[in-house]
Amino acid sequence: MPAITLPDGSVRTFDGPVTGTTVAAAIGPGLAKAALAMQVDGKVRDLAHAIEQDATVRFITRKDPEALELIRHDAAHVLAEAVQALFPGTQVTIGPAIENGFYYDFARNEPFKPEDFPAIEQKMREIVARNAGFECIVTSRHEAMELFEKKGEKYKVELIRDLPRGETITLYRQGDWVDLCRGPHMRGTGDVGTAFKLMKVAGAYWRGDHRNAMLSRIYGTAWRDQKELDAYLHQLEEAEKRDHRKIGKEMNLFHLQEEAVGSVFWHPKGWKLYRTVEDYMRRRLDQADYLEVKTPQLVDRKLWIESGHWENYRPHMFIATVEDESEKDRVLAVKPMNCPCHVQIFNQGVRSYRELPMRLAEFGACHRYEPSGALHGIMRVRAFTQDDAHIFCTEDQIATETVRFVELLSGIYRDLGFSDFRVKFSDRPEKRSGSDAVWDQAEGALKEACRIANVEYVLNPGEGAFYGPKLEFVLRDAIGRDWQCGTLQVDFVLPERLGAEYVAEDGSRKRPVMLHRAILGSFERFLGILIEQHAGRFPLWLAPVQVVVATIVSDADEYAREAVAALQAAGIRAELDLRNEKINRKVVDHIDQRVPVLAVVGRREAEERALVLRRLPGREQETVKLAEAVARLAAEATPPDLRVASD
RNA sequence: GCCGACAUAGCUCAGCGGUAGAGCAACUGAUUCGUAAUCAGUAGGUCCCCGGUUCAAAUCCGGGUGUCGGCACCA
Repeated sequence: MPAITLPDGSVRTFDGPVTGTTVAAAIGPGLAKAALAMQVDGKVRDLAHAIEQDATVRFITRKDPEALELIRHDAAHVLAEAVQALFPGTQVTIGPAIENGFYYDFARNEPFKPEDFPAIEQKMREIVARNAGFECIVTSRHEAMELFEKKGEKYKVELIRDLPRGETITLYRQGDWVDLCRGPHMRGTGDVGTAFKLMKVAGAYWRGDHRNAMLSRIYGTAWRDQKELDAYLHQLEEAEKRDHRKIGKEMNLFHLQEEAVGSVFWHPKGWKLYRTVEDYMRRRLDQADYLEVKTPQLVDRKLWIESGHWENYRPHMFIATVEDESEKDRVLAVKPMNCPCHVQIFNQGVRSYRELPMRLAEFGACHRYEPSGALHGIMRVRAFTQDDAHIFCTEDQIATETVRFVELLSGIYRDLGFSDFRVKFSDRPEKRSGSDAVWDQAEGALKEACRIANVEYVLNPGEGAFYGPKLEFVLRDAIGRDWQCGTLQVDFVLPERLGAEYVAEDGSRKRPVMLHRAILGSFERFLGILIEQHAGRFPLWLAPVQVVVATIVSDADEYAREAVAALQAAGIRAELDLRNEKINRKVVDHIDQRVPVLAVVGRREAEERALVLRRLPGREQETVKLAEAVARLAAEATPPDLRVASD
């Protein structure tokens, strides 16, 4: 006699086990028609699922957030059926719903091509139109193995074999097509609707392991209706427009070329942007009691052997040698990190506990041989500069330093236009240095510090550095990809390996703890994200060109020169546009170049010693006396850390 | 690194066996104009590289390199 509690609090009782379909029908024909699935005591279930005991039930209709995931998961099944119908001999593997869509991985000798999409989509539409019901079949391990064995589906057989003993094995049937699946599903393939689209093909390793076979993955997107699909596709187009690679070219900020793969050629305007951020960071670090240092690019492998990098990362390091016979045994590595060098500075002389925490900072240029497939614009490169620092401190100081760091990082992110970021906590990886006891200590200290600093994180198991656990501060790019920028890593291992010590209060020698930390991460990556975040339209203080003074007639040239000089004298990055073009044209060009402020001068302004200011790409304009314009723009162009509080 | 796609003028792209094209940018000239592209003219190319097929290759085939999308990697 199950009693079903509905979201409005009402309770309905039934004589025996009931399916969601029956309950929905009992509530009303509207709901019976709209219900796609249900949530029983918080778990999403098929409508055909029998409820045997008292439960709280909520029906899921197309409007509910859960519907999207169901649509996408069902779409993956429809895709798989379509592919097997069109390409006999293709084996199915897995096909989950993901953010914005779904994918399905197939095993086939010949990978799929985008040209195959129209036919597959057509077949999918047929399957949706046929609207076969999803039927859940509970089966035994043995039967399931036999079924897929007979079909020649060796991946499915492997999946079943690896399912934990005692797990219920369910199959879902849609017409004649059957897949191993945990569910839940909607009523039938018709519920998928037609607002789906196949997006791209990609290779993907079976079970995500590069030692396994490469499968052919088809990605698709699916939505509740055409309008949502169109909106999503439009959003993708918009995102493409803010791609840093595109904007970098359009604004002439940087370029990349074959002769220096993975290294950025910064152009004057791009370098101005870089320098503006670097200067800002340097001031923030000074204020936060960091000591800036500079360490060598080329360091003997001896040091990397001691630090453990040689053992763990040698294939990723660039090696430099010279031809001179007397140097033939010397192998230098281009530094992939700064930490061992910073320890060398710490190790000079005898350190006292009074010097701790000692925060050594460096804008350190590092090189890493990244796999070719990993390279991405300026966000993933082989030559990059970290805003790196190592805090040498006592164990007791970890918490306070973490709090200080998180505060510094949040303030800087806010100034640069990021109020939103996510934090991941990565704990011990398989390949690591240091004993378990040391790792327990390091992870414990970092967790405790997070608690005190009030940092909410998601756990990222097994992803720590080889020398310690880390916090990762993650920002999202225009295309929706996440990038690690800031990081804080607790390290008990390197100080030990490199023999760092200080004299404690009681005169004994102790090991400091090392906190590796970066805020931007690498300038290259961060600037890439910064470009995308602002779509190239930077706040005035960051813009590489802040103001362009543009003339209407050549009679105003001389005054325009004077105006630019006055702006530049006030520290404003101003340029002059005296081209023999109409003002309309100049407006368009500077909008294209994402110049924040256009100052127009004609005869009138020259006479009145004024500027007509226009905020691009806006249309509003305002006439301001030259002296006042300079003062106002200079104030606005002041980096946030140098502004005097006006209120 | 793996799977797939792509590489033509400074940029965006067309051409896909038969003398390399367009728009924009550049340059020259005219025009001096009041806020979202003034007009006319000129110049500009080892069609990514190396091989092969062919009477003939930007185009077809093979091999490199790079870029892009994923996967794997990311100290």
